[in-house]
Amino acid sequence: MKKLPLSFYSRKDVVSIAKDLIGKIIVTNFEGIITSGRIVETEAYIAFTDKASHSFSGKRTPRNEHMYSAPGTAYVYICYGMHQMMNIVTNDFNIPDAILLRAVEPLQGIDHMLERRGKKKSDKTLTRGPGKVGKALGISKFHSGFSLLGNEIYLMDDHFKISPAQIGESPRIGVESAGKDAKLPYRFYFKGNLYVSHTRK
DNA sequence: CCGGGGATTATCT
DNA sequence: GATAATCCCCGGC
Repeated sequence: MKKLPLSFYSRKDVVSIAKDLIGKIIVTNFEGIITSGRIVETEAYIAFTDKASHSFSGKRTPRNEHMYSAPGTAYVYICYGMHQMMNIVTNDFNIPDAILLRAVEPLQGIDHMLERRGKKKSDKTLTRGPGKVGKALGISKFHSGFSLLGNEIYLMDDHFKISPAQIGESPRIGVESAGKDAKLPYRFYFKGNLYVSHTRK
């Protein structure tokens, strides 16, 4: 069980990294409250050329500033005015590749996740979808720019094994306006897992 | 389970 | 002023 090192995030192929993240663990430790989950769904967003990315054509604003940070940085933005979307920045400084965390399977701190989500019982809706992941893990825009090599948000490898055949791929969700880039197969998921979103597609 | 529609506001034009 | 990498609730089946 060890923290993913900088060398995991600094690779150049964000699509491969998104796939490699399936089965890894994300942990948050905020004010002594530890929650964690196994990553079961991700989406890759490619720097500059990907119309679905906030950094398309080099766009750089206060909102997406942290996409241009070091690999292994969190980029968190607000969607639809209320949902906190957690992304993992990869590649290198000033190359805004990022990976959206779309779903996790709860592991540690389920009681705290339930409280943050305003739910009484744990079921598949606890962490199925990017907004729910952010809320359950207590991640908000405040954490954008945090290093994933630190002790508040980080990823772990517990040597959980997933074979290539257990990883599905599909076009990304909710990016219809990206034209032909909306059809690229940059979404990855753990086949058969209860927490994967949009199982009909 | 499935589809429709409203919620709700930061962000950029 | 329009849009948005979504979620929840409701009704129907």
